Amino acid sequence: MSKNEFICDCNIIHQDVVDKTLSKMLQQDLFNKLAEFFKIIGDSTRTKILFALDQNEMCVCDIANVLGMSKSSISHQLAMLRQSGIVKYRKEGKEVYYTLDDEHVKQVFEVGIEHIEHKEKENK
Amino acid sequence: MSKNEFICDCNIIHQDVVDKTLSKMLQQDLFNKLAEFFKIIGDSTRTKILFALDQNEMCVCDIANVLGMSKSSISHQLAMLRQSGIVKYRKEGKEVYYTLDDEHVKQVFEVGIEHIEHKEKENK
DNA sequence: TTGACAATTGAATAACTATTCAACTATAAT
DNA sequence: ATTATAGTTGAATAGTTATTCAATTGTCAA
Repeated sequence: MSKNEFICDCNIIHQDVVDKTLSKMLQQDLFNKLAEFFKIIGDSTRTKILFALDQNEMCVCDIANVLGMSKSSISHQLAMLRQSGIVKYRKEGKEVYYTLDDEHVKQVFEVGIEHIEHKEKENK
Repeated sequence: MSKNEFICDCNIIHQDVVDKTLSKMLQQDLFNKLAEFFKIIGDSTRTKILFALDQNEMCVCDIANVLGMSKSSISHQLAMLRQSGIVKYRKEGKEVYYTLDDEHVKQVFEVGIEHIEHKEKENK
């Protein structure tokens, strides 16, 4: 019984490549956080909210109107974005104003848009 | 009955901000594709696969061994990455070798890691 | 203090998705 | 030909998640 049967259901074909790659892999925890971050932006409602907030500080009703969605739905998503530290807010009377709290989101968007435009050119 | 009742369940509070933001919003379709792209990388299994492929060209068994997962599971995820044009492959005998097919993934990862490291510093 | 409205919240539902399992194809070696 | 292995695939399952609905909180104005 080889060592690998404990780990996965197939043999290592290139031991050197596997070892070399394993030595370069990051910590499990970092992959989880990285994936978590992308999952947050990986939803079109949240993508739109973030894009909108990149243009202007806005209250929940304004965002709901821009996206054509319910306040509740937007509020749930904003809670998610708050928790992951991507947006921040300030209260002013009855209203709550949201802004981007992360300079990286913009950069990530830019690369993402480049990717899409590049793929669209390829398919012509 | 205001125009907005058709669209969402609340009033526009700042008409100017809403109009200005609406005029800058991208096409629905682009938001969908953008979110789709991030959703693909927004899974720790796929993140690991992509990170591994960024180090070396690898066959399915090797990837399965590096991640400690089943061939089938990896193969399903690779199919997804293939479909979205993020990886490409070549056949050689019984084996199928995968490589990254997108120079943007690396860039996106880098910004993502920066984001996480930045957030971790904040929480100290 | 009462009514109106902004926003949040929890529960429920419906849709989606990652992994497993079993069956299958294709290639190579005996 | 037969056997073994690499890889793919479809169906099933279990877990997750976005939106809706209803109820609630907090603030302002009358």
